[in-house]
Amino acid sequence: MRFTKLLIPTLREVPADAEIISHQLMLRAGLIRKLAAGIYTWLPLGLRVLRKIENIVREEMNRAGAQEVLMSGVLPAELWQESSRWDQYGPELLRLKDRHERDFCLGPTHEEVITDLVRREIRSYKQLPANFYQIQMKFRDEIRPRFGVMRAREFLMKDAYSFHLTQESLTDTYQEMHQTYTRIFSRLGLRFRAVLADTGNIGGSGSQEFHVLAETGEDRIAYSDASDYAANVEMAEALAPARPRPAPGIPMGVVNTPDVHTIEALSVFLNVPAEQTVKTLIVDAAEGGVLALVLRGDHELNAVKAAKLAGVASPLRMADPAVIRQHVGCDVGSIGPVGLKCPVRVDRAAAVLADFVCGANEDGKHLTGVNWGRDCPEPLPVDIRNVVEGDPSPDGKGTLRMTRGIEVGHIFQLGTKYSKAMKATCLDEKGRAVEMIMGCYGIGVSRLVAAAIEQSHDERGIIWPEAIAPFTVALVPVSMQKSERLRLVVEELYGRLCAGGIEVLFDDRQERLGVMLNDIELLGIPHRLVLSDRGLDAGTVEYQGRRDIARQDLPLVSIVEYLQGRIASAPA
RNA sequence: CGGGGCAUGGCGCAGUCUGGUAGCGCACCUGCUUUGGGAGCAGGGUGUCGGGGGUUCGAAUCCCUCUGCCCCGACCA
Repeated sequence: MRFTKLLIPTLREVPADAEIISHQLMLRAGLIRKLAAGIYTWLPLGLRVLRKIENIVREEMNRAGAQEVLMSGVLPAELWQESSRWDQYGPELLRLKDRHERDFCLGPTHEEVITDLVRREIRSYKQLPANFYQIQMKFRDEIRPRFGVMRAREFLMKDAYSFHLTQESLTDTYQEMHQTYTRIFSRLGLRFRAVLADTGNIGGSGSQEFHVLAETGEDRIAYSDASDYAANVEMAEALAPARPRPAPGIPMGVVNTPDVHTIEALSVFLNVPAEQTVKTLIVDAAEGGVLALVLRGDHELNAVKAAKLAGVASPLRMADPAVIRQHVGCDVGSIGPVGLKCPVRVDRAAAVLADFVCGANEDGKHLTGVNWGRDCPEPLPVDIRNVVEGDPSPDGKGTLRMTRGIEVGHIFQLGTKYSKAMKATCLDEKGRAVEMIMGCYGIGVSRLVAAAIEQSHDERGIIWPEAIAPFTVALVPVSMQKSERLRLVVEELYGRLCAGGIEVLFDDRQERLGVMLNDIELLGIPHRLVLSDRGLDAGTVEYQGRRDIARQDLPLVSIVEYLQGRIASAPA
């Protein structure tokens, strides 16, 4: 297409309210414009990217045997009341009334609608398994939309829902979706990882998130350097240390530690490594009172794990300082496991320490040479800390590394939560009505655009993976308006490229070269051809890939074939 | 929802404290020159200073109020 026929409003300056790089670049490259908080208009170039992603998703879902449907964005309240989510979902569900004062909501997800469809239309086990998907705009009234389309209120999502007679069938489809997602993200040209996810309160046996790896990602991911184990840091199990606890070596002693309230200060003050200290956190117990959690000094409490411990209030709440003083007799910063009257839970790593340092439960004092069993009760080791880089991988293979990711996909074994609530049954071989077992599978299509940019850009702009670039080749003539000869050649080449099935953006603007080159780089077009009178004299055209450092002059006559070869051989 | 901040031309901002009739850069339009990395000169247009109310001879500026937006915390594709 011709540049002058498209609205591509590039910006030189960074818009003031764009915080992260993908948001800035999407605005600067003219992909999107904001309409309201968390709501965006997709301009021609941005829409081309969105459509490319959508098509790859569609192809792979179809290949996996899923059927495409399209459900309404406006949903009647009755269905949501049936699943109890009308009351459970909270303000994120945007509710509205029609002219008859009937309640509706904007669909943030479509379990209810698809379950309603299936219970009406599917009668027999012979129609199962079935997997329905749609690519459609969702609306979630996020508390705080930010980062452009990364966390928008309205966003494009591929959501799929599968129905099964048996758990085995669900497992099969779940695994097929896992493979399908792997194919999709590979084809999109992204570096990604499937990670174990918290199934949350929805329950269900299996759930994995797909994350695009990027330093700017919001989620911390731990992965093994020797296997494909990966998990959210919140989810990753910290294994018990393999080495046994050493025998006590020194007697317990009291030291004065005025104004020492942190592990860091303690470590410096007593000149002991943080790994040889222990910190004690007092949290609210489930049924009144408090409970102590003990961690190695250099470790961080994992609130998700801790909240799951029996006796601990969920969600986790740190005890009020006044309550701590009442139970322990000192301030936060001087607490220790020796002589505590409340129940104590000890992290696995803290439980194998000997001769450690901890608070004395008296302001301004700490204990040294403390040992479990001798100075305080033998601990019951639990896993309540975040894993750290270098921990052994929970699957027993390799050690953990850390990275950051952007969640772009989620696959989930739902079970019968919705089919039970909404009485979605079908008849089995014996003519009995059974609740169908469900799975659901989401991909954040619009978020993928931002994620791809977060993962792939430089100081000049976006660097699109070829599969989702709005155009594959940019055609840039130097002062075409001055040279009729050049204009004719460029027009002819433009025709040849299009005829060769290449998506080409022809920069026919009457701009200086520098302006055109800067824009093309900002837009992130993978391949660029510059044509000039000078090159014409030599029969060459200048080629440069978006990631290339150097330009090269190539014969004009064979340039289309050259590009076709180059595009075909590019990593998918 | 709590805490902080912003709202002045298409974009980025100054002007607000100390009231006197709106300005800079970029962009845009016209002409000439220029043309291998965001050109130069000349000319031009662009604003209900977020809305409403008040104080005042006079309000972008002071006061009240409403709205929108951004940033920091708990959720999610």
